[in-house]
Amino acid sequence: MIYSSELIKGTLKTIVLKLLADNKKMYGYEITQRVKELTFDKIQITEGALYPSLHSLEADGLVTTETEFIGKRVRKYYSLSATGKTKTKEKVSELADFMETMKFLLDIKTNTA
Amino acid sequence: MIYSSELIKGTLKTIVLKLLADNKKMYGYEITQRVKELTFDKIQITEGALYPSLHSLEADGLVTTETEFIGKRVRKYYSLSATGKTKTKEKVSELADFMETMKFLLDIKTNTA
DNA sequence: TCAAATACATTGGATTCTTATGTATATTTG
DNA sequence: CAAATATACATAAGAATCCAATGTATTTGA
Repeated sequence: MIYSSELIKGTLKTIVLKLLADNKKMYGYEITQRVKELTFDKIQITEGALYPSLHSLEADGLVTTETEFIGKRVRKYYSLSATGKTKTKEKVSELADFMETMKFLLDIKTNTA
Repeated sequence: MIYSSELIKGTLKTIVLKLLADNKKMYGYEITQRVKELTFDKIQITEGALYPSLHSLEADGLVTTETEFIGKRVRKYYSLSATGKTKTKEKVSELADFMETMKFLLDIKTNTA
């Protein structure tokens, strides 16, 4: 089962930011694979969604980039800026709050972690 | 605090369907007020978002409508069709699953209900 | 060797929401 | 009683965000 794509909307950037917060630096392809793996294939980030999203995070100054060459192939690493770290905490806690509200609204019982 | 609008995207129809499942029949304005009240003003559904959404649910055969007159004013009630009831269960459980996945992904601990 | 995987990126189109506007009736308050 | 606010529907233009498709190129593994 793969979630219908509407659900991803609005959470993609938060997912990416959180991953970067946990991993210091990651490159695009790595992010897609990590998410796929962590969610047991239920969330599959497409490249058409990810790259524009990363570029927009960079344009907003939330992430910085450094390019590396692996053989002849380019690899572009993304890291959180100071602003990005603050923003990540904000977005993660907003999403947590939103999920609590939705749980109440839909009367969903979540499992205890 | 009001959630940033990206978060609502993709969940609006599920919210509406769930409310209709619990309340048999509701009209548009009532839905906006109920959601506002249930979420302590944190989710405010705009009319520009709600009405097109309701119309699309009707076009897809998930809801049926009946018009009533309260004095001279029109009131349009929405109810779930049989298909709508099935679809509601699917969407609510998909959203519940998605929220579990997001909780894991973001390492968010939700409170026990 | 040749398919699959790795790795970047962009473009066109669909969907979905916001903001603004429009119309009209009903109720509350100064 | 006039004016503001609330009730109640609706649409249209524009922004944002994502998907599918496409493109380029290198590397790995069967």
